[in-house]
Amino acid sequence: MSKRTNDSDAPESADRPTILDVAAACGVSPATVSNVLANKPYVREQTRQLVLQKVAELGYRASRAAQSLRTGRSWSVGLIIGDISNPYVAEIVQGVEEVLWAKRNNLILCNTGFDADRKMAYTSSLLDQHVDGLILVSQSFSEEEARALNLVDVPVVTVNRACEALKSDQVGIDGAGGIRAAVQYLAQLGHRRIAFVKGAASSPSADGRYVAYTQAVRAHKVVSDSALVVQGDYSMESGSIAVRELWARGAAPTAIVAANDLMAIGALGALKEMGVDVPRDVSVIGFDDIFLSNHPLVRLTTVHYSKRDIGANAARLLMRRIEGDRGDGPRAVTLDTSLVVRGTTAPPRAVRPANGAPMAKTRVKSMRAASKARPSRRASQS
Amino acid sequence: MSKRTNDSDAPESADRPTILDVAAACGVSPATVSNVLANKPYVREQTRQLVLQKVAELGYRASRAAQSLRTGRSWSVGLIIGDISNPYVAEIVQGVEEVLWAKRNNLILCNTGFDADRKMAYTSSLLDQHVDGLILVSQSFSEEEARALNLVDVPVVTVNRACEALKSDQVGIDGAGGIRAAVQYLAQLGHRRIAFVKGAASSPSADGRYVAYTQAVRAHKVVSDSALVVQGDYSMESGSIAVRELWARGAAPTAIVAANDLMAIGALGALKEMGVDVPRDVSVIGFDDIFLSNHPLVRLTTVHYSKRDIGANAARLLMRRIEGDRGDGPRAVTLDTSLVVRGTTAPPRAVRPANGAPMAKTRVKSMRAASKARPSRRASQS
DNA sequence: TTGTAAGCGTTATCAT
DNA sequence: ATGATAACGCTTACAA
Repeated sequence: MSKRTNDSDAPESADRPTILDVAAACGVSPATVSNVLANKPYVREQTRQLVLQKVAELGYRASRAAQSLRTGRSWSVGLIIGDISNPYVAEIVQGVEEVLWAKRNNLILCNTGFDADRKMAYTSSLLDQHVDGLILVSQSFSEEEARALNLVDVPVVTVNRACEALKSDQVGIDGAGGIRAAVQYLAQLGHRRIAFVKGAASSPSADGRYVAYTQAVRAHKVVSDSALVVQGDYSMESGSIAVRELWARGAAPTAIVAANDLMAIGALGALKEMGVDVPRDVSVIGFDDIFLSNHPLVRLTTVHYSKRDIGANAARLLMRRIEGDRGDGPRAVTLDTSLVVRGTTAPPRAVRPANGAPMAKTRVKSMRAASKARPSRRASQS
Repeated sequence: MSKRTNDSDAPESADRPTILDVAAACGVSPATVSNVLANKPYVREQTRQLVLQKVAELGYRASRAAQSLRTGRSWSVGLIIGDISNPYVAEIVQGVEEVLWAKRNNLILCNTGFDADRKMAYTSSLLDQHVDGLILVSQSFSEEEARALNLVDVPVVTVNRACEALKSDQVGIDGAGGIRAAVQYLAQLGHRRIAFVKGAASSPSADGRYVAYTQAVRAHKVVSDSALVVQGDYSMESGSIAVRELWARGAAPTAIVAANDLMAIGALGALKEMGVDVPRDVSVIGFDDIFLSNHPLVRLTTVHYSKRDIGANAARLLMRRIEGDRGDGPRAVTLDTSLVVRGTTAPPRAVRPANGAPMAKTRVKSMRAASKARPSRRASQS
C-alpha cells in the first residue's frame, strides 16, 4: 500500500502518484514498474500489461527531478543566444526545437543580450541543473571562461562561431562563398564599383565575409578602393548610416553588398530617403534572406541559406554527442548558400540598355547565378 | 572526509563536489553548509565565511535535481507558444526572459506550432519536471484538456487569451480600444468607406477587434457594409488575398484597417502590385507595430503596444503566484495601446486638397489622435 | 549555533 | 522474471 492518504476512496487526490503507488496498485515491486517503463526486455508480458494499465489509470508520471538525480541526465539542453528578437535567430531556435522535440528533450532558452556576465551566469545555472548539452548561437567561450565554468564532459556545439577553448562541434554556413557569389553576380551584370558594408567589428563571421569580398573584387578585376568599404555592425540602422557615409565620400558605387540583410534593408531605406532609385541607380545585395527580405515592398536580392537547418543540424550534432558519440575530434558542418535574385539588382545604368530583365525572380545556386557554363559548381568551391 | 577519491592531492577532479565535500573541507556538517547557502540568519559569521570560502575554492554548485526533488521547486517556468518565428512573439519572450532572469528562474521554451497534441505533450512534460509555473501565449486549455493534465496547483498565466477552465491570471491588450482609435482617426481624416480585414476565425482576439470595428463604424456614422469586411487569418499572405478580394467585389474602400500588421503589410504588397498608391488612393492601418512596420520602406500607421511589457507582466504575475500569492481570484492586466501615425494614412482623395500633412510622423495616444480637444483621454476609455 | 538523520522518487545492483 | 536495498545530493525537523 501507498503510505499516502489517498486510498481507493479518494482516487483523485491532489498530489501526484509515485512509483510506489503504482507498484502497490499492481502488487509488484517499484523496480518492476521502473523496468516496465524503461522497456526492459525481460518483464513478463502479463506484468507489463498490468503495470501499463495501472499507470494510465492513476495518471502516473515519473518525476524528472528524481530521475535526474539518479541518472545524471536531465533530458534538457541549454540554448544560449545573444538576441532572441533578431529574426534570423528565431528560425534557428525553431530548427533546434524541432529535433529536440522529436527526442523529447527540453529546450532551455537563455538570452544573454551579448553580455558576457549574463552568458556566464546562465551557463553555470545550466550546469547546475545538469543539462545534457549546450548550444551557443553566435557566441563562444574564451579559454578563461571555459576554465571558470569547468566545462568538462558536457557536450557543446556552437553555431556561426568556433570555440577553440573547448574543441566543440560547430555548424555554420559558407559565408565566404555567398559573398563571392554576390560579387560575381554583380560583376557579370557589369558593375565595376561594388561597395561593401562590413558586419560587426568583433565578429569572426564578419571578418570572413569581408575577406571574401576583397578576394572576389580582385578575382573579377573590379575596382578595389577602400573608399568603397564601410564599417557596419549588423544592425539596420548601421546600414542606413553606411549608405550616407558612402555617398558623403563622393564617388558613389553602382552596387552595394551588405554583410547581412538587416543592413541591406537599412541601406534601402536610406537610399529611398535620398531619392536614389534601386535598382536603377544602384543595386543592393544582402545576406541571410530573412523573412522581411521577401516582402513585395522590399524584394531584396540576397544570399539565402536555411536558418532552420542550421538549428536542426546543431541539435542533431549535440544529440549524437549526448548519446555517447565520442568519435574523432570536433565535427563541423557547413551549410551551403545560394543567391536569390529579386528586385534590388540590375545592370548599372551605363550598360543597362544592352541588357534586359532587371527584375528576374529566379533563385539560383550561387555559382550558377554567375556562370551558366558550369551549372554544377557551387559558390563554396569557387 | 569525502567518500570520493579526490583528496587534496587531486583537487581538480572531474566530477562535481557535493555538499558533503564542502562540509568535510570546512569540518562542519552538510546541514550547516546548506544553511549558509540558504542565508539562514542564525549561522555564526565565522562559520559562514569559512563555508563561503570553501564553496568558492571547490567550485561547489548545488545540484538542481536534488534541490528540486527535496523541495518540489524547480526554479523554472514553462513558456508555451504557438509560433516562435512570429516577430511579435519574440518580443514577448524577451520580456518574459528578462523578469525571470532577474529572479534566476529558467525559461523552458515550448513551440507547439498551434498543434493541440504537441501542446498537451509539452505541458505534461513540463509538469513531469515540476515547473513552478506556466505561461501560455495565445493559447488556452479546454475544460477537458485541463482535466486530462490534472492542472492543479501549478500557477498559469495566459497571454492574449483567457482560460476559463483554470481561472488563471491573464495579460492582454486593449485590442478593441486600438481598433476604435484607428477607425476614429480615419473617420476624422474624412474616410467613409473603411474596410476591415479580420483575424483568424478561431481567435477570440480577432473577434474582439472585429466587434470593435463594427461599433466604431456605427459610432462614427461611416458606411457599414458587409462587402467591406473580409476574413483573414493573421498571416501576411491572407492580407494580400483580402485586398484582392475587396477590389474584386467592386466598390473599393478608401481605407483599410487590418487586425494585425502582418496582414496590413501583406495588403500593402498587393496594393503595390495592383498599382494602387498608398496613401494617396487608399489608407492602411495595422495592429501590433512589429519591427518591420517602422521600416522606411513600409512606414505603416498602426496600433502600437509594448510586446515586451506583455511578456514582463505575464512573468511578474506568474512569479507572484509562485511566490505564494493566493489572493482574490484571477487577476487580469490589460495594457494600453496607442495609434502610431506613419506614412500609410492620409485623407481620402476627395477631401485631400482641403487637408494637409499626409505624412505626419507623430506618435499619439489613441484618443488624442482623433480628438485634440481632450488630450488626456485614452482609447481604452472611449 | 550546529549536528543527526530522515526522506524526496527514482534506478541500478544484486539476490532470489 | 521479480524483489530488496542502496544510492543519487539535497533540505529540514529535531536533537543537542
